[in-house]
Formats: sequence, structure tokens, C-alpha cells
Amino acid sequence: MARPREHSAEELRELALSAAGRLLDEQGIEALSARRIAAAIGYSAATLYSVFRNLDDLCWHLNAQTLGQLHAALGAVGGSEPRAQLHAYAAAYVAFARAQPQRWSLLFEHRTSPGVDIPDWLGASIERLFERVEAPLRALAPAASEADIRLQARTLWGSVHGLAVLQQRGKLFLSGDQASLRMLPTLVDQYLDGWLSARGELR
Amino acid sequence: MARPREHSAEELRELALSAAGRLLDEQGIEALSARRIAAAIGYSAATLYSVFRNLDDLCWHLNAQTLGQLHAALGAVGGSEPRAQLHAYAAAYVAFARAQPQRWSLLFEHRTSPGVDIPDWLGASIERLFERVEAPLRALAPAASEADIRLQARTLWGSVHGLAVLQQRGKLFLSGDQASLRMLPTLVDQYLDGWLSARGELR
DNA sequence: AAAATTACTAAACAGTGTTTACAAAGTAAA
DNA sequence: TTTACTTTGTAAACACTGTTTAGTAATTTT
Repeated sequence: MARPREHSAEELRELALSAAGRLLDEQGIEALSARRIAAAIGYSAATLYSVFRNLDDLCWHLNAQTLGQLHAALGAVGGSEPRAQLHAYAAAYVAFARAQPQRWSLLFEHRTSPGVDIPDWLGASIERLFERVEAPLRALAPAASEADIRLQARTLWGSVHGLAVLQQRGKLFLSGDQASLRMLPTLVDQYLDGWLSARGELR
Repeated sequence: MARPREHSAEELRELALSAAGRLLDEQGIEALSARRIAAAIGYSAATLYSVFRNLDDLCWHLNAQTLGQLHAALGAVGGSEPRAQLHAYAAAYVAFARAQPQRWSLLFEHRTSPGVDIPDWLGASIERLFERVEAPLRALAPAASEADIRLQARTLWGSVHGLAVLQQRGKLFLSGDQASLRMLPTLVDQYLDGWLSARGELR
């Protein structure tokens, strides 16, 4: 009963997100402004506010996309043996951070206004990252309690994450360039060895 | 031979930094604007640019202060046995991140303009963090090569850093509140066990 | 044809970092 | 003492930012 939309709300969201993703990849976080995103899809900045609550909201949706890509990347690693699977996960995780530096840093450095919490669906998606790691851990130590598996998964993955963070901060922290490549298997192997030997399941 | 300064350049830097630190602690990163910092010390924003290259530069100096505090906190941990010392370092590191959330996140999340690298003196101060960890590691495995010690120190510290990062991102990543408290000794112990048992030096 | 409804935007507001032209204040020379 | 010089510090401008609002233009319904 009134002027029809140029694009549906869904389409608009999609357009804005893909334009924002392109801007992010090509020009970095600084380029993510309402006016620039809008201009890239031929709309005015104000229109974005009809499909996103604010720019933070748009960033969360961008982060959801990124998490999807990360899940896809992790899903693609072929795993025969559990330990090899964990190595592959860790390598894929760090490789993703290296290949998508802008998206990855938006994912973990995007500061929301104080008091505003991360949306639930995003937290749940992050939780799934940890769960991925739990399966191989269970296979490695079938007798371990679920609580221990959860703890081990989060500890191991958190520490892998730490290496990814330091890798991104790059030259400042690690002297050599391939340093993080050597660090990663060292971390995973030694951590698992320590865990399994304590459990008497090392072989 | 001209109008004397109200405060010397050194004093001004000092004043601005302490005002900025106060703003940061009390109102968060968002409050770190040139006009607000300047107003807090009774100057205009433009005056800040006579003692700092830009606001990024001011932030780096703030980060240098923070690193100083962090070094002090780590220096205060009494260490008898090497393994206990490493535990104490890790606990102090994570405790610092928890006690000074704003300063800590400015330290690691402060995005500099692309192409602008972190100043050398700041990188050197970060390097000293790693070196702190090397000493106990050397004591644990006197026969280990220097290269291995360096690798182990950076891997272990990087992973501790990862847990600190996830702790700060808080509720989203870890369900329980004291989860990171249990994760930390688990990580350190298992990592060391894995390393030492591979070297045949575990006892 | 008139009325109603919706899509979209221009413009405003309050803020940001940073630069620049300038006034004010003091010292040094005359 | 007056003039010249030098330096400090700032107001104001510029080009941005996120966000809101008032209003126009386009379309459908009556």
C-alpha cells in the first residue's frame, strides 16, 4: 500500500554485510563507517539503521559470517587419528587468523559499548569451537570425565588462541617469522603429553 | 627569552599521562579523547600535540607505563622452586589482566594506524616479559639448548596470554567464573610435564 | 483525484583527531 | 621605558564519525 522497497530488508542486510566485508578486507577496520558502507551499496547511511540496530550490530553480523567461515575451515580438516586431528585444528585456526587478519581481529577486538553484551547466538557459535576440540580429546582419553574434557578443551584451545593472537601482533612479540609455526605443534604435543602421561594413557 | 612555560615539556607529558590513565581506569577507552585529557589538566587539546606526536603516541606511552606496572607485579612474585615460580608468574599475569582490565586491553588491543609499527622501546619491553620466563625454564632443564628455552618460553607464555585474553572476554567463552583459575595451573603443569618428560628430566 | 502509507534521504547534532592562524605574555635590546 | 622579538597556548576550522529526525518523494488504496 505504499512505495515498494528497492530491495527487501533481507536483501539490504545481505548487501550491506557483503559491502562491509569487502571494505574490511581491502581497507581495514577504519574503513567500516556507516557512510562508506551505505555509499558502497548506493544507499544513504540512515538507511542502514532500518536493518541494523546500529553499527555495532552490523559488526556482530559480520562476525557471525566470520565465525561461519572459521567453522567451515575447521570442518574441512580431515582427521584420522585424534592427535593428528587436534594438530590440524590448531594449524587451521592459526592459518585462518593469518589469512583473514582483518576479519579475525574484528572478531576478537571489536569493543562493544560498555554494558552491552555479545548476543547469545554469537556466544553459542563460539562455544561450538570448543566443542569441536572435545571429540578428539575424548578419543584420546576415553576414561576421562566430561568435566575434565571440557576443562582440557578450553585450556588447550585458549592457549592455541593465545599463539594466534601473538602471531597477529607479529614482529613485536616473536623474532622469527615461522616461530609460531614451530610453537604450535610444540604446544599441542607437550600439552597432550602432559595430560595423558598424568592419566597414564600416553603411548 | 620569551614567555615561560606553565609546566616544562616533561611535566606536561607526565600530567597528561596521569590524567589519561585516570580517565582510562574510570571511564574506559572511549574516554581517551584529546579534548578530555587536555581539559583534565587545564590545557587545550592542541597543546597535547606539542608533547606527543599524536594520540596514538600518547597511548603508547600509557602502554609503557602499564608494562612497567606489569613488570613490577611480576618482579614481586617470590619464587623458590622454578616450577612454583612459573605458576606464580602465570597467576600474577592473569591477575594483572583481571585487576587492570582497561589498561591491559589498551596494551593489547590498541590498534595503530596500518603501516605504523609499534615503537622499538615498547617491543623491547615486551621481549623482557618472555625473558623472565626463560630463567625458571633453564633451571628446570639445564641441558636444554638456548634455542629450545626461547621456544618453550614463548610458547608457554603465549598460551598463558591466551587464557588471559579469553578470561577478559569473560562470560562468552567460559561458563564458570573461576574456570580460568583452574585452567591456568592445568596448562602450566601439563605443558611442563610434556616438555620435561620428553627430555627425560621429569621428576 | 485525494488520502494514506511507506522508503529513503538531507541535514542536524554532538562528538572525534589534527592543523593552523593568531593572541597573549614574557624577555631582550634600544 | 619603549620597542622588537620569541615562545606558549588556544580558538577555530576541517574533515571526519555514529545516530536521530524531519521531511520529500513514490506508490497504493480509497
